[in-house]
Amino acid sequence: MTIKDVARIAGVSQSAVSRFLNGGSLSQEKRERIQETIDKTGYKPTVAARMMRTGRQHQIGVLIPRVYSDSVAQIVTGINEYIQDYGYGMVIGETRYEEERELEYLALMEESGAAGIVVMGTELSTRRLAAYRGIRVPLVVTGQNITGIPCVFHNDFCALEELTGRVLKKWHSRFAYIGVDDRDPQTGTARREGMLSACRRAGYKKEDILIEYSDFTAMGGYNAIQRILKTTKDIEGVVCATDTIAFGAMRALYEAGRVPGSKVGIAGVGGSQMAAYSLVPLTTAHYYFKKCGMEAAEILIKTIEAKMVGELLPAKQVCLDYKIVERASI
Amino acid sequence: MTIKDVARIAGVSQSAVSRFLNGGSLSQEKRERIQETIDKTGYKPTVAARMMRTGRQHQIGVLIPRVYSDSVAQIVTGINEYIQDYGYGMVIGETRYEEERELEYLALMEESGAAGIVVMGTELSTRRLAAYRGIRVPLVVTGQNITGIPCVFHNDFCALEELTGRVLKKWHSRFAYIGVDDRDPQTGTARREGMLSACRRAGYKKEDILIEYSDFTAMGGYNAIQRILKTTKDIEGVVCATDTIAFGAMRALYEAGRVPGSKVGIAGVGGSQMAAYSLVPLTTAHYYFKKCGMEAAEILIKTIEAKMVGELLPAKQVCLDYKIVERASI
DNA sequence: GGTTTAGGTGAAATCGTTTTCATTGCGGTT
DNA sequence: AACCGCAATGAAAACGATTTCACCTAAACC
Repeated sequence: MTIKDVARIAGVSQSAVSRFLNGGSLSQEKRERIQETIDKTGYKPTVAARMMRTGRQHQIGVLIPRVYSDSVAQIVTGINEYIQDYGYGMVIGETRYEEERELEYLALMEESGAAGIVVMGTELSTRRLAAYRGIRVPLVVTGQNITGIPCVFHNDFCALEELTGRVLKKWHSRFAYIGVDDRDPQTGTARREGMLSACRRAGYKKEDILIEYSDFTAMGGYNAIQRILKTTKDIEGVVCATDTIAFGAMRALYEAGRVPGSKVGIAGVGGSQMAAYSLVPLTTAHYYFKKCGMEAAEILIKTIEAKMVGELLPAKQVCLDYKIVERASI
Repeated sequence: MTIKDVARIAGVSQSAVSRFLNGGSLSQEKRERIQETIDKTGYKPTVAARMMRTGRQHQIGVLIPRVYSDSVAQIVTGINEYIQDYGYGMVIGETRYEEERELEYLALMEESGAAGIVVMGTELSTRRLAAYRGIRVPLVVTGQNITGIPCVFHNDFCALEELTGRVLKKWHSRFAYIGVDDRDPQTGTARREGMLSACRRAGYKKEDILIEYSDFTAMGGYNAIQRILKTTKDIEGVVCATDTIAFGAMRALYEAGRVPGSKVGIAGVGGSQMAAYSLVPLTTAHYYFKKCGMEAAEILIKTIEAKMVGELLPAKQVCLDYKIVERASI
C-alpha cells in the first residue's frame, strides 16, 4: 500500500495525497475522499521513503552514561512517554562515562539523521562542550546547567542546602559529606556548595566539615565511610551526593554498629525507589527525574518543529524543583 | 557525498561502488580504487536510502515491560553492547505490562522496518504467543521458555530449588514463599515449583508452606509479609521470587522486629546491585542478565544474517546458569 | 471588461541507494 | 571454429515518498 495506490483508489493525484498528509492547499472534497481511502486501506507512509526525501527521520537519540541506574531509567521513561505521542522513536547510546565514546555517538547520531538528541550531562569537558555547541541537530542536556544550550536540571544548590539543614537540626556535631568529582558541575560543585552554605548558616567552620569523595556507586560510599571512621568513629551526621552512595554509606555505618536513624543521621539525593524500602528508609531530596525527561523531550520536539519552519528558539533553561522526603534515617 | 560522487571520482560506475559495498563480483583493481576514494572522501552510505531500497534498517526493536528495573537495565545493556559491534542500533518500547501496548509495538516495529526484535517475556497470553509466532521479522524472547521460538532464559526451577535448600538448612520451620502470578510461567510457575521441590525434599508437607503472591514491586513484598505476620508472627524462613520483592519483605520484617539474618532468613532472586549493599546484605540467586541480553542479541543477529541469504535457523533455546550468593540475610 | 491574485491541480523531477538487465570478453570444451 | 559458461561491467529501472513546475480556474480588483 503506497501513496500511489491511495491516489489511484481515491481518484486523485499522488501530489494531492502528499499535500493532504503534509499540509498544502487542497479542496475540501478531495480531503474527504483521501481521508476515507486512508481509513479504509489503513495506509501509513513509509518512514524510510519520507526520510530519504526530507533527510531526517522521526527518531531522537538519547545519550546516557549507563542504563543501569535509577535516575537514568526514570529520565528515559519520561522522554519515551513524551515522544511517543508525537510519533517519535528513540535510539539509546551508552557512553560509560567515556568522553571518546560520547563524541563518537554524537557524530554517529547526527549523521545517521536523528531529528534531535538528548544527552544526560556528566563531566563538562571542553571537548564535550564544543561538541554540544557545534552539532547541527537540536540538542537538549539534562542534569547540567550550560548557558546557551537548552537544558533541564534540578536545583542542586537549594536541595542540598535544605537537606543538610534538616540533618544538622537533628545531628548537631561531627558532620561529614560524601560528594563526587568537580568535573561534574551540578552533582559535584553545586551540591557541595549547597551543603557548605547550610553548614555556614548553622555556624560550622569549614575545617570542621569532613569531606570525602566517591564515584557514583554504592561501593564508593561504603569505602568513603570506612575512611571517615578511621579518624572519626563517632560521626553523627552524613549527607551524600546521591542515594546510591548513601546506600553504601549506610551499610558501612550499620556494620560499624552505628545504626542509621538512631546513632547517626544520613541522607541522600535523588529519591530512588529503594530509598523508601531499605531497612532504614532513607531521607532524601526527591528529584523529579521522569518529569525532567519529559521536559527535555518537550523542549527538543518544540525545537525540532520550529526548525522545520525555519525559526530559531532561544535556549530554554528549566530548573526543576525538588522535595525533601524525611524518613527514619535521620 | 553520494555513491554517485564516489563513482565519478574513482572513475567507475555506481553499480561498481554498490557492489563493492554489498559484495559482488568486482576486479581487484577497481576494488582498490574505490576503497581509496572512500577513505579519502569519508563517504558513508545514507541509511535512509539504503533502507528504502531494501525495506529493512540496521536497527532492532527491544520490548521491555518497564525501563525502571534492575534486570531490564542489565539485559538492555547486554543487547546494546553486542549489537554495537555489528553496527546495529536499538529502539526501545515500554509495554508497562499491558498486552495491548505490547501488540501495538510489535506491529509498529515490524512495519517500520526493524531488522529484528527482542522481547522480554512477561505474561504469555494466547494473543501474545500468536503475535510472536506470526511476526515476519526475526524475534527472540528473553526470560521465558517457549517451544518453537528462539529464547534465552535462566534455570528458574533449579535456582529456586537450590536457593530454598540453602534457606531451609539454616531456618528449619515456619517457611514462607512470596511469588508472582502464574501468567508469567518462568517467574511464576517455574520458580514456585523449584521452591516446592526443595521443600518436599526437606520433608515439608505442602500445607505447611505459606505462599503469598505479589507484583514485581517492593511494596508488594512489604504487603505480603504484613499478611503473613498476621497469622504467623514467628516466621523463620522466607524466599521471594525477586530481589525487589525481597527488599520490601525485609523492610516489613525489620519493622516487626524480626531482623533478617538473626531472627529470620530471607533470600531473593536476580542478584541486583542493591542486594550486596542493603543494610543486611541479601542472599540471592545471581542471574546473568547482561549475558542474557548478549546471548539474545547474538541469536537475533545470526538469524537476521541467515535470513538475508535465505537460510532458516532452528529456534535456539539457551538456558543460562545461575550462582547462589550467600550473604548475611540467611 | 481586462488584469491581477491566489488557490487548486497533476505530471514529472528528485532524493541515494540497490537490483535488474543486457553486453562484453575470456578461458575452456567440444 | 563454434559453442558454452561465467566473471565483470555500466546503463537504467526501481523503491515511495516530497517538491517543483507549469497550468488552470475563479474570485477580486481597477
